Amino acid sequence: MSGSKALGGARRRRTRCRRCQACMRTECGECHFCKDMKKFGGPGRMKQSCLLRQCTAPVLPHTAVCFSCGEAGKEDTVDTEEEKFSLSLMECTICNEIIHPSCLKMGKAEGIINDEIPNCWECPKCHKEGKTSKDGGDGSGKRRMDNGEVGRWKLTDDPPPTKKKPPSLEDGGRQDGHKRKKEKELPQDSGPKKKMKGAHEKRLKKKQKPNVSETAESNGPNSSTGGGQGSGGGSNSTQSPTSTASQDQRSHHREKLERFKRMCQLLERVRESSSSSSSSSESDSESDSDSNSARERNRERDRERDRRLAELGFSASEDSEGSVKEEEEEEAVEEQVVGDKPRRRGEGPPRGRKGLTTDGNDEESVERSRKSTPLPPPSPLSSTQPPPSSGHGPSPGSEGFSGKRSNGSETRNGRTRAGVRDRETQEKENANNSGGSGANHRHGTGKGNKGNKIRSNKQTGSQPTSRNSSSNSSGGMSALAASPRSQPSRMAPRSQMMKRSPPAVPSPPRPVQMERHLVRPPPACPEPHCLPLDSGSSHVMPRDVWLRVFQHLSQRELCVCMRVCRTWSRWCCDKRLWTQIDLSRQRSITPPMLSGIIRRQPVSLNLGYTNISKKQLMWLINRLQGLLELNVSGCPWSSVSALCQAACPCLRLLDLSRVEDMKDSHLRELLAPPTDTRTAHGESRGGRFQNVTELRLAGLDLTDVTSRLLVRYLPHLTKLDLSQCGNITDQTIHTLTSPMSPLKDSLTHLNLAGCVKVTEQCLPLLRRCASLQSADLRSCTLLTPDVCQLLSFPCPDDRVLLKNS
DNA sequence: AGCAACGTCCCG
DNA sequence: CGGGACGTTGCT
Repeated sequence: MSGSKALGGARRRRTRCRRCQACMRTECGECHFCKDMKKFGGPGRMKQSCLLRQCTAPVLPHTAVCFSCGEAGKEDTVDTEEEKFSLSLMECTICNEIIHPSCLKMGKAEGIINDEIPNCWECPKCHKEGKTSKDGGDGSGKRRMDNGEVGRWKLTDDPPPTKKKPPSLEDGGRQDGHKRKKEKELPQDSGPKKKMKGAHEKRLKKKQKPNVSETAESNGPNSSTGGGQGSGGGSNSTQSPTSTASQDQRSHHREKLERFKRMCQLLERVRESSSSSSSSSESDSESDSDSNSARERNRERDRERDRRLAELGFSASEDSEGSVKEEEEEEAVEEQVVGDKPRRRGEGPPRGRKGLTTDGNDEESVERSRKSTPLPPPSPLSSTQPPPSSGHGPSPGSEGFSGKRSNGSETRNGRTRAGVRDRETQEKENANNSGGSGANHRHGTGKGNKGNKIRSNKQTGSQPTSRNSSSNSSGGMSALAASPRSQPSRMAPRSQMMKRSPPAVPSPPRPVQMERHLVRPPPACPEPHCLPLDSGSSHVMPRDVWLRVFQHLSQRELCVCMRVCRTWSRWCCDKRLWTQIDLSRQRSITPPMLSGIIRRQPVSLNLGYTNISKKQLMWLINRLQGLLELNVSGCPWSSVSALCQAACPCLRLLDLSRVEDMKDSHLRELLAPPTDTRTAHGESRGGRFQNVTELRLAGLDLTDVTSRLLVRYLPHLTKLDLSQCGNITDQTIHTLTSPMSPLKDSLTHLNLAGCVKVTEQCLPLLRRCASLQSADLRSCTLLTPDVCQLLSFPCPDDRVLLKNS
């Protein structure tokens, strides 16, 4: 900081780019840092970004201005790379000065650009004065290898475990790493990486980057690490013997660089970005991919995957895993496309689905994009790519698109890459949706669509119900990729039921995890009507025919089909194929499942005997405004109570059978109209479920009080199941069939089976029900068979009286 | 646009 | 751990 202060005074901290894969993610909620966050229930003391969201290409803040002319970066105003470079702000890793290369008197050519971090270089001045970064050079070699791992991850990862990953890194240096802080003093051995606190660090701050540059002799090529040192382990420490404070610092910076680098390698590819004399980052990084790094990468990838799976909650379930993986892969592909510019495409190989062709990619992006609300028109970028998608594809589509929110800020950020800008522009357009990258909570909160929840995207894709095995089968499909187009998105608006809590307030019960989950609404563009084949022609069977075929498949089978290709995936998502979704008895309801449900907008949803949480249910219900049937039987009241704050105007059937711990008071809470503003969703007068015609309360510990609630709040009830409600007496029947009860005319089916307190007295009462067609009185021990016989209804033929046995 | 309040998280 | 820079949103 000193450095910066010296310059401009204010500290110039870098901020996340919001475009890299990491930035586009949502907090995992599980890492050390997430757990510390207040929104995840932590104390908020660590104030660190989620491990999965650590930006790989931090950019200068929007407020950064040229030290010389005081203006911001202006690369946007020109077209050529050369000019862009001259007008963009560059931060020197040595003196920290931020300046327009064009504002330098000395030739900017002298500067050594660091490709790995946007707008970062060793300014000509410093370079000339011999302050080469390399000083740290040595450091360079040292760098990361020590852990052999990725710096960044490592660093962060460590914490969780405890403090560090002790063993590995240090060996050479010795481990004090963990305590790094304490000994700020000891320059010498302090672990290369972390510590540095040693004195002067400040000025050095960023220097490290140098490694990249050729300056760093050894490392030059692969800065990363080490290659040189070889394997890793702790090499650096070794060299550090002499290390002085400065060196430490350096190493620190270097470390940072390393982090970025690795991240780049792993998550994205390093951007080639322009210019730069020095190194070619990309090549470099790639190059280094010697076996070591390659291995590392793989490892990372695997880890990442595991992490994600875990997040998604899939890890546990058997087959689901496959699907998730696939999703991930897709995501990866998309991200590449999105996130960075085209360049990547070529290489993408490792991760994405193999088969994808360019089209495939596009499509992917499209797919992704659909999630966000109605997308704006294509847009600039799109030109090349398939229309719809491309437009947003990039940004929005990607999960992160959330990131783009804001204001002009983007402009600046984008500077590094031209292409990006367009994207950003779009993003802005889409801004609505974007909640903002997870940065602010607010977004998080309710607005479904908006929120951006990155991770959700991926999940979205996955289908809820399904849990099929095959993992990435996809391969071939890619060929099929078609131009997507799809249907309207509907969910946007809803969702907010959870109002955003007033800022300062201790935030009421805001959904924590789920709220951050972004669900891609159904594609905004029409679905393809035909199935493109590799040959370029279309399959003879058009969509309608395929849909007819799909209608004969089970949901599980549909899930399998969804893996076939993009087109099928979309077709199989047709709401008509998913009018009913049954997740009953699923061990756990995972975010991907929820997303999948939302995307399919079922008319009937069975969540019976699941462990769905209150937040999940609330989140879900508020995004299923068209739901007609809901089954939450066997779920705990603590979860079902979410319905007390929900609005289900269309709901016709509600199954609350055997809801754990549910009592009369709960039912009142559920049926009564919202009394306070918070829940008021419009339906105040008639009760929250006033349009429900079928209610199942089987097996609940309800009393006759319930009947009054039903009469009062469910005037249109036609089918009522009170079976196994041991405390129900004739009083209930009396209430339901009283002259004042609207139910006496509406009820057509009444189930009192197992209501052991019901007596023969109820029979005449039942006769008061003008429309009653059947009454199930089986297992009503106080009733005798003959009594049942006596019961007669106006239209005997239709009536059925079951009496038991 | 400018400001205040608040959330995020870089950087010491 | 936490100061405080930076970003976003809601108001005016």
